[in-house]
Amino acid sequence: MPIKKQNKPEPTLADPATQASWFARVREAHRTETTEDYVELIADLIDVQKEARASDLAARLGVATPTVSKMLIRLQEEGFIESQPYRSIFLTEKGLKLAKKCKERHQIIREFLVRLGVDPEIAESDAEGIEHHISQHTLDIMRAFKN
Amino acid sequence: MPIKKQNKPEPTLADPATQASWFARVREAHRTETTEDYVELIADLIDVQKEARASDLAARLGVATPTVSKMLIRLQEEGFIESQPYRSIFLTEKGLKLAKKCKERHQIIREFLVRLGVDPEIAESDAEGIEHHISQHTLDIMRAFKN
DNA sequence: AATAGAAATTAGCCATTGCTAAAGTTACGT
DNA sequence: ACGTAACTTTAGCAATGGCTAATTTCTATT
Repeated sequence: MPIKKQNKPEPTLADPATQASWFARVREAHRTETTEDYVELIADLIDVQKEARASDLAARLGVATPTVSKMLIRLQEEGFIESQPYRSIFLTEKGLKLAKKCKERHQIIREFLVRLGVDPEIAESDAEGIEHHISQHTLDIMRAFKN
Repeated sequence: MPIKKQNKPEPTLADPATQASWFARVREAHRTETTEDYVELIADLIDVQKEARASDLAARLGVATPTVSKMLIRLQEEGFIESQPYRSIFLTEKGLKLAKKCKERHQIIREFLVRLGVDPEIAESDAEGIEHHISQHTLDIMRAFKN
């Protein structure tokens, strides 16, 4: 029973398939965000500490080291990192490229929120959550936003 | 080999425990967002169609009906919904309260993005992803944002 | 150079949230 | 009222990303 228009302020629901596509996009983002978080963090650690080790990743991600070990295997299989067992971690070209993209996106969002008036610490925390769910279109608008 | 200071304009990393707390918050959001998505959608369906059925939820979430069945058991155990087997779904007081909160938050974000200049369809899609990751503080600022 | 401690990996577990196939239940049309 | 179609549930499986305990490897100190 599709209703064209209503006088009541009821929000007419979107088309089911359209709505499903939104949720599918969120689920897709969930599959990629672990990769992005790891790669971004590895890049930061290499920048600042010259080296990224599994224990640093574990401490900063708030997970146990075996969780990191397992994930690093996956990242290596997918070609984002290279590492020898028991040695520190390096980004491949592919990993570097992804890290760069993620860091830029992260920074755009954080700075946008701060310009909007959000407390910098909260902006940082919020950015961590939302960065994987922002479209390029919205990101472009955030980048250009002034005052 | 920890290095004390550098002259390069490297962004100094946050404290590991602080950073870990950001990621922990994101993981916590992931645990709650399924609940929120279901409850919000059930509320919308009841508003517009007078009734929320599992097959509608499945179509609109883009998942198979057994996935919905299983989740509804959890939501019932957690006191968000009530339903008899093979019948439609009702929200409890607790579920209604959560749905109200989520719908308001969703709307604030969507309308904020639109005021910012984001295309309404993209705003809707982005809002679906980020609504579970926005702090109350940022939400307050978005609500107050004009032009 | 030996060894103790730190770090990384392996093994094996659990919870969540997807799925398909099959079985059960409801409801509708003739 | 009965049979079929639509809907829901059950059963069982897979992938992801957590964990602890135990083992292996590296490293640094003496």
